[in-house]
Parts: sequence; structure tokens; C-alpha cells
Amino acid sequence: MGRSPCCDKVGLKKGPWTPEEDQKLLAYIEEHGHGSWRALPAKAGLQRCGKSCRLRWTNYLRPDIKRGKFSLQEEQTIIQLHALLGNRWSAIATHLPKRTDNEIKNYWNTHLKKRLTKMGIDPVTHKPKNDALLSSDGQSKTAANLSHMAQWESARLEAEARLVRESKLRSHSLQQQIGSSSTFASSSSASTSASVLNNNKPEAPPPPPPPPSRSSLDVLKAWNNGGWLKSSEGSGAIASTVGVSGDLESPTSTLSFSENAPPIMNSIGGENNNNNDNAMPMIEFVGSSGNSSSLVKEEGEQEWKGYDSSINTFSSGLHEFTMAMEGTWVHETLRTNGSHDDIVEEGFTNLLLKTNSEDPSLSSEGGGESNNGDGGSAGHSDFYEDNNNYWNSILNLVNSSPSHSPMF
DNA sequence: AACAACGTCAACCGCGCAAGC
DNA sequence: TGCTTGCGCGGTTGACGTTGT
Repeated sequence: MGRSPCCDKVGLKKGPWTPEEDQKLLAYIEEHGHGSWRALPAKAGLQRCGKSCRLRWTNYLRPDIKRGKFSLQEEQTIIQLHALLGNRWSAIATHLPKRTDNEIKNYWNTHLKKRLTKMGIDPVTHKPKNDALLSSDGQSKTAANLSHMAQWESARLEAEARLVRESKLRSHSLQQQIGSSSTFASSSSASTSASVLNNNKPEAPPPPPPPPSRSSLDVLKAWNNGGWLKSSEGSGAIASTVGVSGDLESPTSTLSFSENAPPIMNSIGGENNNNNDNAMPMIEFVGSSGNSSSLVKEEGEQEWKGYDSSINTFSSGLHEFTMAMEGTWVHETLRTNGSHDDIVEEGFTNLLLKTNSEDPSLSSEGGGESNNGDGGSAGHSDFYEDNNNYWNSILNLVNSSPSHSPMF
């Protein structure tokens, strides 16, 4: 309470860093590591507060930072994770290797947020603005439920990310001590190694409190497995299907942080065009064709054509989806279609990237509301497909490894 | 050419959490 | 158990660059 700001001391410099200061900080950390940030400035001969040094290092000087324009995939990742996690920039950054939370935050505020707003999408709720206005009480309630569940899951995500981060640090230092590369930390899944390494720790990171019902992502997995179509009797349906996926051994998480294994639900119905040559997590979006290779990313709004209409259907679909989770509604389309794989034909990427060539009527400016047809014949079934794909893509994201986070 | 408006982003601020005492 | 300290996070600011008038 009332703690004085760390930079209150007279004589401490503020404002932009000079190259000389950068050099000093860099040289010191390279030689000694940062250690205590508070003590660092004096040791490094800097007239800065420790906080400023830490910020400068983490956001700018750290060698494993990728600077420059965000790729299309990174943008997609940010949007999807933001839909799930909200303004949890550090958690989002965990999934974007070599990007800092500050950079992501800035990019969101200056680019993505504006684009979504321009398209008539609420950047906070990721719902069409008019939809929010029209939503009835019931819809609001279900949306709130979904949001609530997402909060539980995001808390869990963070805890696990932290766990992995710690385990990485430990394994790294362990490797350094041993002086040889061990299969110990690198070959097993991070979650496994985390649990092993945690034996050194008095106690594991506290798991988030249990959600009121199965977490949203468990539900999503059940959804993806089509399992809860088999028994749609209320919440029990969900619980009865979580075991189907087979990766729910952890009492605290359904996440797979395996470094080598591909995400559980990779490339449904499509090829994997990711090179991942820089060890990026396998952030793959459900869908085919995506053929991101064939997509010419242009400056500005070009790449966003189609997103406005698609996101409308995604978001609207959330209401229905949530109702289904409550066991009060059954996904008729899925039921009648039978094959779940058939439904998951088109991924978020595709939906995001639909170009005018597919639907010339689409425009990037404010036309979202009226564009409810993706290519004319898109009707009710597409509506549910979009919803399904939206969550598939988020699931894939979540299943992808955060192990190369710059935070590690 | 000068000024205003707007956009971008590095850096700062304040708060909350957790560890240590 | 309560207080202090250090760290990390998210929100905000302000300097600087770019574009428009």
C-alpha cells in the first residue's frame, strides 16, 4: 500500500533509451544474466530503474525477438486468442513465439481492433455489434456462460503455460549443469517434464479453481469428437464424452504441450502447408485449401475480405452453441449430417481469407451485416459449419505448443 | 510550405500477486 | 500472520513520423 514508484529516485533517467544504454544493459545481461532487476542498474552502470531495464530488455533488447510486420497467421492467432482470452496479452504472447506482449498489445490496439470495429464487429466481444444489440436475455445469458467458461479455461491455460515455462527454465539450467543435451527435457511433452521437474518444487503451481462445469475447451473437444451428439441429455452428455479424446488424463488440463507431436486436430481435411522452420508452434487451422501459399497478402484490408461476414456467423453461432452446451438445444445440422468430418470442411483461415473472387459482393467497408451468404447458396448449414470451425481453430491453437514462447 | 490531424509504438505508470522475512 | 519487496501485467501516455488540408 502506498508503495513509492520505483523510479521516484532523483537522478534516474526516463524516456527513450540511448544506444549506449542499450549496449550497457545488453553487455551486462549477456555476461551476468539479469538477476535482480532492482539491483541491475547500479551493477550495470545505468541511471535507470530496474523496472525500466526489465522492460527495455523484454520488449526490445532480448535476442529472440522478432520485429516487424505481423504475418497473416500471427494476426489470426491474435484474434482467435483474444476472442478466448481477452486482453491477456502475456497469455496470447505465449502462443506467438518471438513476439512480446507489449508488441501484440500495440498491434491489437492500433491495427486489429480498428479493423474489427470497422467491420462492425465488437473487438471486445468479437460479436457483430448489431447482434449484441439484438440479443435477447437468453442469448446474453448463454453468451455470458460461455465467456465465464472461457475465463476458467484461460486461467488454466495461464497456469499451465507458467508451469511449462518453469519446467523449461529448470531443464535448461539442468542441461547446462550436466553439460550435455539430454533427452530428458526435450523429448517428452512439456507437461510431462513439468510434472517430473516439479518434484523439486515444494508444490505445483496452484491449479485454478474448478470450473462450475467442464471447461469450455473440454466441451469443445467433445464437440469436435461429435461425442456429445451421441448423448445429448444435458450436461452429462458433455461429461460422458470427455474421455473419448483420450488426452484428458491430466486432472487439471486437457492441453497438450508436446513439443514434437502435432496438435491433436491438425489439418482436418487439408494439407499442412506450414513450414515451421523456425520452430513455430504448429498453429494450424482446420481446413483445406487454405492454400495460404496461393493467397497474396496485400497491404491494408485486402486480406480481411470475407472476414466480416464470416465472423458474423461465427459469433452468432456462439449463442446456439452455448445453448447446446446447456443441454437445451441439439445441433440439428450435425445430427442430420452424420459425418462430423464432412462438416469440418472449411477452416477459420479460409473463412477469414475468403476473397472477393469468391464473393464479389463482399466489401471490406461496413458491408458485414448484409453479407450473410458466403457465395450465394450458403444457408443454414454454413452457419453451423462456421461456428464449428471457429472453435476448431481455437482448439488447434490451444493444442499447439507454447513451448517456444519468448518468455521461456 | 505550414499546420493540423492522425497513426504508430516505445516507454511509463499503477496495480495485483506471490515470495520472503 | 502481517508486512515488505520484487516482479509481471495491462492500461495509458507522449514523442515522433506520416498524411491530409
